[in-house]
Amino acid sequence: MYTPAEAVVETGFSLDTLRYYEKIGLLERVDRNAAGQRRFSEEDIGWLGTLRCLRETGMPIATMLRFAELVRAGDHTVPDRIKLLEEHDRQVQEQIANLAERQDYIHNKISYYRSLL
Amino acid sequence: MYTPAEAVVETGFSLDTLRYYEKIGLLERVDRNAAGQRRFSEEDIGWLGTLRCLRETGMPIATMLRFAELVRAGDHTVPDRIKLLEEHDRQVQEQIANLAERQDYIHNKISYYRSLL
DNA sequence: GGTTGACCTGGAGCACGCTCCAGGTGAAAT
DNA sequence: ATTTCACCTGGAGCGTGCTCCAGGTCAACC
Repeated sequence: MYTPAEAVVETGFSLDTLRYYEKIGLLERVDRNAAGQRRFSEEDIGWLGTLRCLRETGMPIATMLRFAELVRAGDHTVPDRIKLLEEHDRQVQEQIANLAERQDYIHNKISYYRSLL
Repeated sequence: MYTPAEAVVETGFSLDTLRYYEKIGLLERVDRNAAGQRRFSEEDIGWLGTLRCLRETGMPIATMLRFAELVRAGDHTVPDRIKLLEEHDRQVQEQIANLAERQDYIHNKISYYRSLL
């Protein structure tokens, strides 16, 4: 079990963000201690790792929410989850290709500027 | 000379965005015809290409604005422009590396899901 | 047993980057 | 000539994803 402060360290999300994710349903209702304070389970932390990965690769919250619902709905949604992740994977691939292409342009620009010196 | 509609096609920016960029000073005052309508020069279109590249690689507007000011300030700012672009290039590199790393995670996740079928 | 500090909730506010709107002027097509 | 269309300006509004705040409850350490 992780206190909120520990969960922040483990996941890299701010406490506000963790609360926000719970509020909108990205994270299922987190356990509370007697005083009503959150205690994040190992599973919560793992799931947050997945969320982090999807988020950092540019998946919109709305799509993550669909994914979260699939996960909650049970094993019969595994094919849908695969489809969703494969589609996302394609978009990540595109992002990488796009960045690499633009980076070339930047390199050329830098070279050109260097040639002026 | 390009009409607004042509500039939209050439640059991929919406007309509203072109106006916005001019308003905030990313784009220097664009020429107008007698009726006050914009006529984008070849140079404008080229500069917008540069802006597009920077924007698509995640440079914030504020930084693009600094770059625009350096360009306007004249040739003596070339070293500063190089520094700015090199710093940005590092950030693009990081983005690519980060995406590639996360993509591995996604691939593993997909493989795992496939193993369940 | 008092102070400090972590945490709670509901809801407002914010930063960014556009995007849209009202009200109007010229220009282009029939 | 008239309808239609592209475009103008200034300013308001919006979607996304948090982030902050007020007002309060426990807990933990001296």
